[in-house]
Amino acid sequence: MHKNNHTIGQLADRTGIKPVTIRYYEKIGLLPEATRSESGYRLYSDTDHFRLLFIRRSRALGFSLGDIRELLSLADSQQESCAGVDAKVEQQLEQVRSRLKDLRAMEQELKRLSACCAGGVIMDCRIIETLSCEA
Amino acid sequence: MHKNNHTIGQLADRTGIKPVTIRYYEKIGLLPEATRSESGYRLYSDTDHFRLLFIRRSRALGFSLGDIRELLSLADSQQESCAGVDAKVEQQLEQVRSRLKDLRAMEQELKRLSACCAGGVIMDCRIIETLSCEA
DNA sequence: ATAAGGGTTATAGTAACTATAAGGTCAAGG
DNA sequence: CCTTGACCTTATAGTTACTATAACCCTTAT
Repeated sequence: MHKNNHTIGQLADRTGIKPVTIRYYEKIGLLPEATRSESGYRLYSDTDHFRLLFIRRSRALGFSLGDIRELLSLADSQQESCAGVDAKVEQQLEQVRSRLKDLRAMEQELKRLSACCAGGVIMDCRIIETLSCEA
Repeated sequence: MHKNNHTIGQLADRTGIKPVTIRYYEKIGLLPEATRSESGYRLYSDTDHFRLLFIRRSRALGFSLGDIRELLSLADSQQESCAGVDAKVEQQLEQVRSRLKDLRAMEQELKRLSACCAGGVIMDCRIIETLSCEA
C-alpha cells in the first residue's frame, strides 16, 4: 500500500511542518513512532503525510494539541457516532468567538489610545495615564 | 508621600493580580524590589499600585511583558517625546488587527465545518474528511 | 496554646515549540 | 579516496507568562 519512503525533511517540505516539530509530535505521541532506515533515519508513508496535514489544518483552526489528540483518536474509531467531533468543533467555535470579542474590545481601546496622543512629551501623554487608570 | 502600607495580598485584591504573579513581576524586574516589613513581608505603596494597574491594563490590551517593560521605561523618562509610546500602541494595534483577521477566518471555517456535520458515524463524517484534505 | 489564614523561598510543571551542541550519514566533486 | 555540505540523530536548555507544590515563618483570634 503505502511505502515508507520519505525522510523527515521531505515530509517537512510537503507539509510545511519542520523536522524538529515532527519529531516533537512523535515524542508526545501525536504521530506513531516512525519506522527507521538501516542507518536510523526516520521513514514516512503517505499515511503519516495525511496525519500531519490533519494536524496542521487543525492547528490552523486553533485547536490545541490536546484537542487534536482527541480528534485523531475519534477519527480512528470509524464506527462511532461523530457527535464527539461535532461537539469539539462547536466548542472551538465558542472559544474563537470569545477571543474575537476580546480582540475587538482591545482594538477599540487601542484606537482610542492612539487618537488621544497629542504628540507632546511623556509627562502629558494620555496613553500612559489612561493605561494606569480604571475606566 | 506614598506610604508603604499594603501587603502583597491587599495589593492583589486591589489590582486583581495574584500575589504569586506580583512576586514574579518583581523577579523579572517589571516591578522594583518591594520594601520589607521587619518580619520580611513585602510592603507596597500607591506608586506600586498604579504600576501594577498599568501592567494589568496593558496585558488586557494584548501587550507582552516585553512590550510593557519598554512602555514602562518610556513612561519613566518623563521628559522624552511620547512618540515611542505612540509607536508601540500603533504596532500593537497592527498586531491585534492581524489576529482579528486570522480569528475571523477561523470562525468562518469552523462554521462551515459545523454546518456540514450530518450526524452520522465517523466513517462518513465530513468534518474529519475536510480536516484531512487540503481545500 | 493552637489553628486559620496570611506571608516567605525555591523548585518544577505547563503549551508548543525553538535553539543549541555534538555527533553520524550520504551524495557529489576534485 | 577524501572531503565538503547538506541532511539526519540524540539530548538538553530556553522561551512566555504564568501555575502548582513543598516546606517553612508570621499574625491574629479564640
